[in-house]
Amino acid sequence: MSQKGAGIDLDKSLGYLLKEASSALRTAMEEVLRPLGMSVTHYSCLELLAQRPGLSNSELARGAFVTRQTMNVLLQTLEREGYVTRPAEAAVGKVLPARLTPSGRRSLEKATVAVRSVEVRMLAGMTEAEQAHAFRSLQSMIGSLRERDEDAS
Amino acid sequence: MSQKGAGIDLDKSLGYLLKEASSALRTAMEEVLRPLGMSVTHYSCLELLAQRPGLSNSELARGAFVTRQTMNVLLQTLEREGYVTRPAEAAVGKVLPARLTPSGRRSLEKATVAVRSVEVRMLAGMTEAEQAHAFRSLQSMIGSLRERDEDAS
DNA sequence: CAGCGTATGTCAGAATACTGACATGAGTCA
DNA sequence: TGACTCATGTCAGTATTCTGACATACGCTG
Repeated sequence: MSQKGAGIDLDKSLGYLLKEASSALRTAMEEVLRPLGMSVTHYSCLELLAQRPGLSNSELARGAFVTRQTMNVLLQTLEREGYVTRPAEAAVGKVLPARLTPSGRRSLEKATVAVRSVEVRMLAGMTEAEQAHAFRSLQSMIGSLRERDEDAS
Repeated sequence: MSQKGAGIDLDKSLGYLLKEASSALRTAMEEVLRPLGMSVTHYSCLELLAQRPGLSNSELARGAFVTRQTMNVLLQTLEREGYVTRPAEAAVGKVLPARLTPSGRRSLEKATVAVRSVEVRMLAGMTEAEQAHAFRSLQSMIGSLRERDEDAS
């Protein structure tokens, strides 16, 4: 912070760079997913379900970083198109565990290949050690940002 | 990549973590900017103009990672509310250089303090060296992601 | 048991950002 | 000069996501 009242120097701000990186990643993902007729949120939902079958709408929303309302309309679409199934009524409480259909699994496979290629490209030029370091740094930032939120609630 | 066809392990994916960090940062910024009646994009625009007066609509859009159409409606709002001024017609070409008004500068000052506190909180627990390392890693990722885009165009 | 706080699924409306399209001006090149 | 390409500002329509609100279901605590 060498400047007094000149605001935040965007060229040196980690926050700005984080936003820039995230934007570049999202754009790159959109590019490879578009030919498959799939959006990033769309893909995120399927990938989450593949790894943790039975996740509820709200849990999927948190995992994809959208509101549960947004995830709900997406799930309804995916359900209508036959990629996902949910029981008609909850076995316990209101939670409706969602699962991939075989069709959904097939659709996801192609998308995963595409997304993996983007991630590989993103990490090109970084050593394993650098990647591990970046991983820890991002985790540290996330943890620090969330500490205060919990206090507030 | 130790797994065969099980998709991308979200718990170990730098891409997922990047999205998570960016989401946490955006949420934290929204929290501190809301009391000031300002959105993140709103703030980004003002901050960009403070540091690089005379930026055009399209340049601002690129700097804030939105389309120029989106930035255009935002600029029209900011202009109507007296935070920004643009000449009625272009001196050369179609480019209309935008500038902050004194009112816009005052509004930005408060927002900058709030946003800076978020960035400070995010970096708490990281040494200068770690921050520098993270900075280089993010720059590397951005560069790698963009290389291919340029080839495609 | 009754009350309270919390979490969920869902509907509806508002805000936000995007894609598509058009006209205009600058630069390049034959 | 004329044709072509590219970038810009802007309008319109669409899509996506969010905020607000409600009913319901669980767990805890007195």
